[in-house]
Amino acid sequence: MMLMTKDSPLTRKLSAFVTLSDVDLETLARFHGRRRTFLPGDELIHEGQPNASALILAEGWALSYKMLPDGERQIVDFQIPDDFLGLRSILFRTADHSIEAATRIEASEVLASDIFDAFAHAPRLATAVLWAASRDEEMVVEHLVNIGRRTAAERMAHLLLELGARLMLVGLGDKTGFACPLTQYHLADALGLSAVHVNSVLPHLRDRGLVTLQKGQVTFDDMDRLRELAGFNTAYLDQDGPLLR
Amino acid sequence: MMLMTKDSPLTRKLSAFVTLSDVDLETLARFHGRRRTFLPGDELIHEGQPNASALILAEGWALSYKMLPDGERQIVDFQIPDDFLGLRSILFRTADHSIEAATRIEASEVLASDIFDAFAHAPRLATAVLWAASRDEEMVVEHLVNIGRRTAAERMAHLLLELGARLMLVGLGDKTGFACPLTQYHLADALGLSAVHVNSVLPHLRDRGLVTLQKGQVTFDDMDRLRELAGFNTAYLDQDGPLLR
DNA sequence: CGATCAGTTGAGAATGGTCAAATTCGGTGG
DNA sequence: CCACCGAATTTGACCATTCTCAACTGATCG
Repeated sequence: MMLMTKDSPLTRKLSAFVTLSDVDLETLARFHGRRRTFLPGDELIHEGQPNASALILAEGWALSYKMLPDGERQIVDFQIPDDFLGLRSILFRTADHSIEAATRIEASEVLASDIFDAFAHAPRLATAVLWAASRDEEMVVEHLVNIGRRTAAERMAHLLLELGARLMLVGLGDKTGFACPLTQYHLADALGLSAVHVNSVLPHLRDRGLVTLQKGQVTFDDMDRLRELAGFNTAYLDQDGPLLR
Repeated sequence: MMLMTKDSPLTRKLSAFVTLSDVDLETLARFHGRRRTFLPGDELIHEGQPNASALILAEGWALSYKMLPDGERQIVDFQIPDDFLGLRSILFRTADHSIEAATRIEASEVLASDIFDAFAHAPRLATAVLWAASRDEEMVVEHLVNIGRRTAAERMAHLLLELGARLMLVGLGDKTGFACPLTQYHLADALGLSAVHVNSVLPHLRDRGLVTLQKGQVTFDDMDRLRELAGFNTAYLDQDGPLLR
């Protein structure tokens, strides 16, 4: 157990959306965030699990997914440091999806009671949380568009660009690329493709001089053309600073 | 302009998630919900539009979608009576998607200021709104899984079952079927298919004795087998009554 | 030094797309 | 009531993207 400070991951996350008052910050500071560690492949949250708690990722990558009866998996989103994860699983009685560690993970727990408590005492926090949730939803929507209406190469380009943009926001990547711990199976399950086809699309993108993915490193060889291919627009990721002052 | 009563659509919507106190109800009652009418094809909200307001659908069907640069459209979700629509467009500076009327629509407007105001004075309302948003997100997630990992026939079966289940909750359908104003183009754009293929999949489902869609009427001929085909699980739609008492 | 996992590659098959044309249906105006 | 218009649906031929299956390579790890 450790006491969160004003610089806790949760505070940083929510400050991006709303300017928090001192009361807000004090309420946040009272949250007790138990620090937890997970290993690659560990399940942080299991679909159907009752009373799951939420987490804020401090280090590592996770993936949220759903399984189908026939054993197929659809990855809904990847989580990177500073991401809020499992919010829906505390709002619903049981978790509606699973979350698994892709790498070793450090995360701090956020109890459901803390969230509800914050709502009662610090309304701006409520707005901020709603905001964070809405931004997550927007990312799922963009993912839906990606899978529904783009070709394999375009989907891949879009996913890599999105991950790059998100990682840049938290200082884990730059215009040239980022370290990527995902396997081609992860990419396939996220993009609604087979692993075999992912493997044929990646060399294709590399040969065209657009992106390279090897040895866990994504390199943007020509981001402009890659964006054009993917129809990538960052608008849905822009944080633009707090809206409520 | 009309004053909302305790039986307003918004009140009914939020009561499903949280037991509202008298203060909550009074706050809601102070909302001024301007009643608006739209005709088929009208845009209720346009992607990029600043300061859009939210709406609660009282009558008719709408569809939220995104356009791609090449003119393709991906429908993200359909909205039916009692659905909250455009919540994200009031939280973000500009709307991140468009919403169009599929039929003639009656809706009451919800101003952004009303929402934020409610958060400050009635914390339970904030929780309820967060809840409603999360349930919407869960539907988008299920849609993503549908498109990412199911065949055309399975997708169609799943979509029709979901619409049926949602319409049943608001008394607009029963186990035998429902009235459906959507065209095959709508279905195609929602399912990530071509209209031609939609047209080949529908007779297939009918011939197998599962569902029939004609003349704007969906008839479930064998819901059990249809559910099995679609891998349809209602869990994500269950409201289960208010969680916070 | 097997064993396992990630990545590659190739052949053949299938699902679903595109293009183009015909047909049905619901109005609408004469 | 009927002719006509546009929209929605239906059909067929052909094509492309992506899948499945299967085998093989290479790295990593106990």
